[in-house]
Amino acid sequence: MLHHIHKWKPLHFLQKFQILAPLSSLIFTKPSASAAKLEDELAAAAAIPNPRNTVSEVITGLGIFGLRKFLGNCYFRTMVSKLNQPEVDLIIESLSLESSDSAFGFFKFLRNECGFRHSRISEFIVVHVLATNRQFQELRSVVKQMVDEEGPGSAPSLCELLLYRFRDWDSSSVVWDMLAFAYSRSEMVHDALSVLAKMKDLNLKVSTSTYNCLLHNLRHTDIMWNVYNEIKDSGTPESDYTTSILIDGLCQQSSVQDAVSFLMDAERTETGPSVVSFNTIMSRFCKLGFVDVAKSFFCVILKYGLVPDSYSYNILIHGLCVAGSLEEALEFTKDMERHGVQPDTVTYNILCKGFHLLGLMSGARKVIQKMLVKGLNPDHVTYTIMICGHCHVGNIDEALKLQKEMISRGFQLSVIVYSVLLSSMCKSGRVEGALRLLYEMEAVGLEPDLITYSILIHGLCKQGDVQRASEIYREMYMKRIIPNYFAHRAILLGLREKGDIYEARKYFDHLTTRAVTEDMVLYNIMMDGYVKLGNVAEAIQLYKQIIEKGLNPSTVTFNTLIHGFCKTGKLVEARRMLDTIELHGLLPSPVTYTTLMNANCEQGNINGMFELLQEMEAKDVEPTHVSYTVVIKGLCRQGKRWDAVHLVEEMYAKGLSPDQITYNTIIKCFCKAQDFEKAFQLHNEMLMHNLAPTPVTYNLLINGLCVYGDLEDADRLLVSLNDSNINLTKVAYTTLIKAHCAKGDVYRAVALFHQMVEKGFEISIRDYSAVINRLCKRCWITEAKYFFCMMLSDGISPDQELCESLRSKDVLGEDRVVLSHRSIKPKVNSSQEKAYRAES
DNA sequence: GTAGGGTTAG
Repeated sequence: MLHHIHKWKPLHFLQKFQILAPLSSLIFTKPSASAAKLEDELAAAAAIPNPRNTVSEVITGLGIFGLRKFLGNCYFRTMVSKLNQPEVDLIIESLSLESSDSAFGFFKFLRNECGFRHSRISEFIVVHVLATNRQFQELRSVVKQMVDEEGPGSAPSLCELLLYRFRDWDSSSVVWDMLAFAYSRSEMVHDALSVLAKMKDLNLKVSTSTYNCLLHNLRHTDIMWNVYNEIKDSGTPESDYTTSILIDGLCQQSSVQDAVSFLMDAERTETGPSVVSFNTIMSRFCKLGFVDVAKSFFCVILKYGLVPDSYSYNILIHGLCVAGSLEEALEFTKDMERHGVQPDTVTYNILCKGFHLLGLMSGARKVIQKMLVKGLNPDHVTYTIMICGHCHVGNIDEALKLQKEMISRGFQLSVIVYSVLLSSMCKSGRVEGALRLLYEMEAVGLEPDLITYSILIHGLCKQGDVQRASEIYREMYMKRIIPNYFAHRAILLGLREKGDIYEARKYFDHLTTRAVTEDMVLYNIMMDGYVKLGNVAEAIQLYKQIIEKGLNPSTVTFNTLIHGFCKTGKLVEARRMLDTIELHGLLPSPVTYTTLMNANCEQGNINGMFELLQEMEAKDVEPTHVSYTVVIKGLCRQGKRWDAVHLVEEMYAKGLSPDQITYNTIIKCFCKAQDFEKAFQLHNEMLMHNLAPTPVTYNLLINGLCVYGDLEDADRLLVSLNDSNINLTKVAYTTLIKAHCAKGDVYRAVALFHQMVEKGFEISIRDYSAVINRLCKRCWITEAKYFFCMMLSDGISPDQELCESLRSKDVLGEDRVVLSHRSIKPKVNSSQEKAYRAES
């Protein structure tokens, strides 16, 4: 009944429907009628039986904008929400004859504001209208959405629809071409090819850009050449991109040499090689790590009398940055400007990454400054680089700040950036924050993927929170994201970290006996668990199981066993294991040698340690910073502290970064040698290299001053550390307290003890007995008694050793009263303080 | 359709 509705004139059309007559008269005669009045009219209209047809007819007759103008979105939406797909198809078709704007406008309104799901017919109508009007951007977006929704394998049905419903429509060839392009763009190559086949049957022209896009997707395969032949046969003009894609394809399928000859084969084209083709070649060489070759091609561009464009410069700048030649990259950027090519956002992003790769985040910030001065704004790539850079150096708070800024500027973050943030939060133990980020990403409509979940599961497990890890595990399972070996490993690790070796073994047996996995890492985690508990026998049992099952152990498997043997002092067996590694066709790793070297060092066999170092170097196993730290420890044991210092310099020269343990080792040695000047200088060197000294560093310095230096200096150090809000552990206090007890300033000891308690450290019997034993040893009975009372009032009972110590000085004998008055907490009053001072 | 980002393990 509604066929050819579009031919009807609005007024005529409305008059046919009695019930809507008052409304139509309002619309046409009183444009300023009140909204309330219209609302009543509309309610009446909506109340009629089967109002849908009526409404659709009214809309069609009036034209969408006429009606929408009078009724406003709200009422309009009520009306159109009653429409079904065939009705909408009709309306859109009729509107398309009236004006393309109104058809597309109505289409968008329904889709975006009413959440209406259009039929493919409506979409194709709109697509044809847009094609006729040459609104290519909109055209592309509608076709893309359609193709993405339909998914792979949908081309035949869409082609059929086009063929039978839209055969004689204007712009049909543009629509077909766009369909092929969209399939190609969305990497549905087979669909794109099947559209092209139909187009060939219909004798429709394929555009160069569609061919190029397809070529690009097929550049890894032979089919690329079929498409290229088709381009030539059909007489479709080639563009610079066509050649450059072929060159890129040749690089991957064949060789760079073939690609170069193809490029240089200027006979092929009238214009000769293009800058675009040269850019492609340069990019390839850079990716292969041959920046120098890329540079020489840059010269060839100039030789040909061609002008390098921003791509040419950016490709080379990027190549240089990745190769670590930041300075040359910066120099080349200046060249770029000198030649009148302005560095763009991409250029600055590349430089940012160059700085970030060298760990120079301050440099990266300066690049952004410069970018802003030039009037260029950081884009989502800039933010991503900076966020990842900050995460990489462990500066998560800065990364989070940038993430907020990114959101506030309307940039969408990718799942990967969230994963980077999550991963670095987990690594620094901020799993709670990581979970918050997970909820946040879900709230902004990003779907966490397998990797995101695996990172979280690993983070939670590492903390021993297997419970919550399992919840996440279930959550991902519900979303049909199937956990892989990463999650299995993480959970096994979690159970082990929780200290529940039986539970871990149960899970391990469950995974390995079901034969779902032959993942050696699971064996390694399990074996390492046993070794850590000192149960080397069980680790060996598992190793036997590996061999019996015919599985292939990895170097880590052997390293774990070696570690076990070393730990139990069985260096001969450990050494034998090193040889077994090679029998299995594996190579020992730096960890293998470092473990053995460390064991030799611990046993005082420094020569053995050096022999291993030589063997390691002879076998081209590169020592790591840990290997060097072990050697430094060995040198320190021999008192060769200056050799140790030189070794640190050597590490820097080799590009190895000493860590806190390296410095702590060497600082300890200088303290022992009473060279505090050098010890503190090493501490400053740490700061210079952005290495935050650990509480151990400060404990070493304090202990050094206490034992080998000036106790007052140690006191002053503690005060200044506290003033600077530097994180200290209980050890810093107990060290000083013990020193004061031993050297007689019991008043200082008491004060420090109280300070330690105030800081909220949990005080153990060991801390009390350390103090009391020392006081007893020096016969400061009153003071020993004082601490003893404090301990009792703290609810701590003495152990046997402490009782003996007290009894030997007869402290217990006269103080049975105190034992029965545990709740009385002793207070130090000023007269007592004076007494302590007088005595000391 | 030639340039820039980027996540998980023992």
